[in-house]
Amino acid sequence: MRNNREEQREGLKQRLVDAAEARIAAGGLNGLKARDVTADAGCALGALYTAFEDLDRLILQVNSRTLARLGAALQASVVPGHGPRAVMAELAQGYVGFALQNFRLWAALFTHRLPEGIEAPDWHRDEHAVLIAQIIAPLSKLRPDLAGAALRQRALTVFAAVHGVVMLALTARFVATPREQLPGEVAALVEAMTRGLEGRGLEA
Amino acid sequence: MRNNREEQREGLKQRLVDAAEARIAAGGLNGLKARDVTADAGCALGALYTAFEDLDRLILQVNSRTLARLGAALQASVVPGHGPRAVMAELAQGYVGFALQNFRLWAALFTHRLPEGIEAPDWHRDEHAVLIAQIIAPLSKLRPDLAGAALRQRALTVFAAVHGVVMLALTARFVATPREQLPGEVAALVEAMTRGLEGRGLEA
DNA sequence: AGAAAATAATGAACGCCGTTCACGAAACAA
DNA sequence: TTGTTTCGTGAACGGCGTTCATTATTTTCT
Repeated sequence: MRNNREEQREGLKQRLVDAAEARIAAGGLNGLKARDVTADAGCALGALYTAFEDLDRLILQVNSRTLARLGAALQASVVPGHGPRAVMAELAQGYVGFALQNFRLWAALFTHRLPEGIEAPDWHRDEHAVLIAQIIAPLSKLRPDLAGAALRQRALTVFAAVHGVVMLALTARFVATPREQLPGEVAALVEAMTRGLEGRGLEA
Repeated sequence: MRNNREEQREGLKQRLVDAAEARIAAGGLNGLKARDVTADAGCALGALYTAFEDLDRLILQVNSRTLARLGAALQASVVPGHGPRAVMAELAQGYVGFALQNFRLWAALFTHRLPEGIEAPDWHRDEHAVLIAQIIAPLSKLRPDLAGAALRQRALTVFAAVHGVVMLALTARFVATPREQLPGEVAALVEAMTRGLEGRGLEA
């Protein structure tokens, strides 16, 4: 016997995630169709629903991959030995670069919505930690008064601010920041934010 | 003759926008169905397509209304005579308040996407100016070196930063800011940003 | 006013899409 | 091998946005 069931099953899942990733990268989340991915993966339409609960769960797998790559990109963007404000700036630019170079997959992270009332599984929720993990250390240096949950919360706010600028620039239907100005605007925001954070507490 | 064509037509459009607005407010953008709105508006399914080009154009009308209300809410949130940093804080809190109290309609402003390649009409694009209109004056006081397009661009970045924090808190599927902490986090962000902006240039 | 022309409302039908399901094939257990 | 269980198949289902031949209504013309 050459193939046990487990291997076949994993192989199919793999091909489906590969195909879905390629489809999203090429045509965005809205361009992802069950009939297309299954055709690309070389299986019947119904096979998708033996491998995953539904199309949303397949997208979750793609987003999982993207988050892992994003985490690696952020890690690679910080220069060891630099001060907290420099690290913040590097992380922000790393984020901008990733979003620009992986636009549709990155956008899928934030535009995908599960049906109302259905929550993402815990293992996937936890993967989003990479978005703020690298921010915590430099932020802690800028704001030594923060720790634990409060520090993590503020790191999320810092991320959200940068993310908002990138998101609006790349997906807005109205007056948007031109792409070539995006790195500069993000830099200005991070500079202002970190400068404001740094000064805080000195005179109070 | 009691009804000319124009009046009938406007009446129908009005009822359709009303119905769509109510549906979105109740069930979100994804809960908006052509058959539901037309039933609510008391017309046949096909009538929607005599009044509007398609469902997207109807949503545009709803978003147009929401933007007008948002603009009014922002205007009402600034206290005359306050300094630039206070005004910025008031605008941000006004934005948070509007988003919380009009959650689904506010979310529709940013989650609605036209089919790939199709752009929103200019009149609707221009309506988004209310998002940054009030920011320009206080920002200009904090950064007298900025003017014209550069000033408007930076105002957009400031808005986007605040918006990002609100958006992620209210719509994220992962670790999100609890609603009761949202005003505080936004306040902290604005304080840091404005502090950083204010200090800028003094030592350079 | 009445007839003809223009326009709008109707709702059944179309095509697309996610999902399901009865069936046949394949892999395991004996 | 034979029986059993599990999986892959693709036609069919139900819901959706949109279209279109038809009907009803309003305007225009005489």
